[in-house]
Amino acid sequence: MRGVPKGASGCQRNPLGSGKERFGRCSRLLKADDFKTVFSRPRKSVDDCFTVLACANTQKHPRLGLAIAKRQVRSAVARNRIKRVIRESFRRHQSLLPALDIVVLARRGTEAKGNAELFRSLQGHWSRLGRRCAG
RNA sequence: AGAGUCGGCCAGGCAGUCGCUGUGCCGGUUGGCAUGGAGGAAAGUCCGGGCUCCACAGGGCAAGGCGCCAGGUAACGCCUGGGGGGCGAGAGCCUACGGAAAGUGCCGCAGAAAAUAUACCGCCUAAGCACAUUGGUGCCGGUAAGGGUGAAAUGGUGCGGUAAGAGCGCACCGCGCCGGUGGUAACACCGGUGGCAGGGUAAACCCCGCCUGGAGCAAGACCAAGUAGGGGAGCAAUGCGCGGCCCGCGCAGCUUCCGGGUAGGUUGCUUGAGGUACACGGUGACGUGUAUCCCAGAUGAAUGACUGUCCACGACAGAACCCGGCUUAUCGGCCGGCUCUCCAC
Repeated sequence: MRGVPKGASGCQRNPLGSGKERFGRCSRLLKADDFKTVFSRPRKSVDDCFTVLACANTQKHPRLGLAIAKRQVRSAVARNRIKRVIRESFRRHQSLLPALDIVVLARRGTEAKGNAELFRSLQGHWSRLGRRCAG
């Protein structure tokens, strides 16, 4: 384990292999380069809660990255809440998604929304991206 | 019982399902099991330290902070106890609380005058001069008691004194000085004595005393792999750095010789001025001893989501090297000390 990056240990495996809804390190975007590629040629899905960017990756499974800016969401508690909701929703729905790298950005109004509303919004984003990127 | 005041504590609970992450054990791997997983402010970054690197040869000038006394502490601008002053009926609360006869500045409006004093309305006419000569009138003057202005007007009250007045004199209070007593001290009390010296402002400059190197975990250390970074010697001038400036010192530049570094990862990274219990010392902050416990350590960043249920219907708010404080935000609830008022006995 010495000298080997933490995230590289299990990333060859498919996180859906066990059939459970897991969300380990290899289901996340870890490097700045990963984010750059998504930002450079994204497919967008926007509503008044989130802006969701996605592009196809070389893995066998989707990966998630979060970009909740301090500018958009001032309170640290609110930022944590939004991130947790996004991860939870991704975890639940990742089996339905193709092999995409996804970046979720917060919008100015995100802080005011309740958890249920955020979950509803995210569900819409997942199905939209799934349909668009599959074909 | 009500009102108030001070101090301390808690920060939704329980159950189920699905997750994230640290550690330990098992396992060939996927993984499994066990166990730990935000706060009283984690916040603001306002002080003080530890830790790390740089500068550590010092000097001068600046700059900043602090400011009743004693203690506590690693240290502090913090805390505790005490003193002075102010507020409150009281418990209690507030206090930037050294120096204004070292110097400089400022003091709006009003007011005569805001500081080497001065005289608006007033008061007086004793002494001197002139006129009249019966009281008187004017000049030369005296005075600051009274009025008025102001936040503030050259001690306060009373008696004497006087032409009217004035620390001019006296008593008490205040102020300064001296001595004594108590107290570690700040200071308090008592006695004597002096004479009216002197406005306020030092979170205005300033003076006095004390304190202060610079940067910060993206500090710094280590590891693996390619493209020119490091060390030694010589050289004139320029730039940069050592918090600022002047010395002073160092580095960069050019020539020459010798050997190897930044993007990623590991570490620093949580055992500590540590918590809990008891005993002892101390008015207290706190200290000492013994026993016992290990109590977040992420790094695109964990500590959660959903459902059910109960109630008082859940505020402010999220660790990022670590501690000690301060300040600010906060739905509500609980406990205790003390004070005042009312009722009953």
